[in-house]
Amino acid sequence: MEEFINSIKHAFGLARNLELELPNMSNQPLHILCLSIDDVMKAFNGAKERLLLMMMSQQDRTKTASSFVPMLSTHDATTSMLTSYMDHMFQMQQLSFDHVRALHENKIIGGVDIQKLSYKGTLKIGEKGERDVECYVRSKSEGNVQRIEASSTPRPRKSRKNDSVKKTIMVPAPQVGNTELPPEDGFTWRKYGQKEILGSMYPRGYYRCTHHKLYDCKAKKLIQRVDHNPNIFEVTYRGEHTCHMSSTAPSSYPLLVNISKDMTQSTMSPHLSPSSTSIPSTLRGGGGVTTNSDPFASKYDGDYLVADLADAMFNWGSSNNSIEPLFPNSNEGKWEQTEKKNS
DNA sequence: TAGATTTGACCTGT
DNA sequence: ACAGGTCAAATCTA
Repeated sequence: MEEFINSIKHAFGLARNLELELPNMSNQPLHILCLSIDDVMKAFNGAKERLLLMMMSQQDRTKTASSFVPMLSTHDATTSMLTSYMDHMFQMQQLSFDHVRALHENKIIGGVDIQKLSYKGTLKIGEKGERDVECYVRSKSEGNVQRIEASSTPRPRKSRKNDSVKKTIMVPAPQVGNTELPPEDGFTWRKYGQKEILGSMYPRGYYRCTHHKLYDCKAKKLIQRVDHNPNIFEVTYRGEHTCHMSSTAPSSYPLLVNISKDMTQSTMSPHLSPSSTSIPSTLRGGGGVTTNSDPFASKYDGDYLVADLADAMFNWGSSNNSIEPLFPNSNEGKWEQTEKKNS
């Protein structure tokens, strides 16, 4: 284990050095950057190989020594957690490298907002797929309930079979600022649903690319807190972003480095919404947009990802191998579980 | 007013 | 039949 800790520390050290050099990268030859990236990736690969060897040796031991099972199962959980983090690290590195590449190819210097394009028009009943049910709506101006006869034509059916690439990563939640915010990844997403998932403590949020209408972008993502550690989000990506392929697209690459500048949207929890207490749930709509009073107070300021994960890993190495110390500074009191629906 | 979220109902795959 | 994914009206906020 000590060998692994040392190798992962070495890898994080290289990654930190690379991060520190990022502001100067646009002035340096590209092959220098490539070499640095190679070094970091080799270091992480080496650490991961050690981890895999540890996992394999643990599996061997479980076959022969049943008395070690309780200890090993805890260890396995921790080790698999660590593997998830390693995968996340690789992904974050790749995104950061994409950003550096963008700096070079597009001459973009950080601080560029991903432009939000607008589209007009709202959907009306019957405009897109009518339902074979009676619809009750409340008039916004008069406040009374109105019944609308809907057509018996069912909503057009489309196959939900999705063969697109699906990728799941673990992402740490912000530790300061608005911890209710889902993890940012540089793209702009619009929430289109939320579901309670059987056997899970936390609801799953469904997001699609903001530009899905304008550019027919198929990218979607699902976000859910991990049951045993609400400080971690499980993020599943589906489909690929096609919005950036358009010549009028808002951005070619997600801009991670200055991501905090884009964090103006936040989610309003149902229990915090004033309207949720005054309107019957059967008639309630919802929503709204709130703005951070200080968007720069977010934990996403600066390059928190590598640094914080490195700290978490170091603390893990010096702890009792339990999962909790991965985020020793987390403010767990800020987390609130969404109420379960009755249905 | 536009664009965002909320949330119950509907759709679809297993 | 059930669980999970999506739709869309209502509503909120800048």
